Amino acid sequence: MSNKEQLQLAIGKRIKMLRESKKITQQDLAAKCNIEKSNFSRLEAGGTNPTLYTLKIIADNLGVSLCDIVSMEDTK
Amino acid sequence: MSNKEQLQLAIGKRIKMLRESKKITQQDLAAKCNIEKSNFSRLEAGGTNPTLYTLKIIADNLGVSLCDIVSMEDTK
DNA sequence: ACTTATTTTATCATATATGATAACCAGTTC
DNA sequence: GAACTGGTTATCATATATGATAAAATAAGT
Repeated sequence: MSNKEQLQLAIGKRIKMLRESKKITQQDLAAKCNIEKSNFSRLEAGGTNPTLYTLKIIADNLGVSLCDIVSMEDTK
Repeated sequence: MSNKEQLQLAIGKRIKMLRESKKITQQDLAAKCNIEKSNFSRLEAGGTNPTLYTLKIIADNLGVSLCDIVSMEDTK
């Protein structure tokens, strides 16, 4: 598994964790972020290498900072 | 100017600042990151919405964390 | 079991990030 | 002026992130 794939999995896991800690469903958050729900699923599953803007939107809707989002150590 | 454009400018500025603080040239860092130098110029100028993986590579080569990279308040 | 809610997966289209290349600009040095 | 360094811009090609849609699978509720 490549570094990129590992990063994708880690960020997906992180977002999932943060979302669940806020007790929001995937589709709720996807809707709020104006992100296609199937893509949200793919993202959380580690299937995408999201852009900074996408991460920013998600962070804002989760009420956390970008730094929080990319701090993935706790999810390893 | 849209939020996305503002974010792009901010991240470009942040990367430039970090790079300069390490006294590395744009093309040196671009080469280390295996990023096309013209794209690096575009990125620092706020012309791109970089992917997480791109940011990770840059952060690693700058010897900083992803969190450091996306912490853009100091550059505003 | 059935219904509803949530998530996943696949496929294709569109948008765009990045790669590749070339040309240009400005400053410095010889 | 020529060569070098550092950076910028434009153009086009390729790779891929995201959007849209549908179907399938799973989980939760009645």
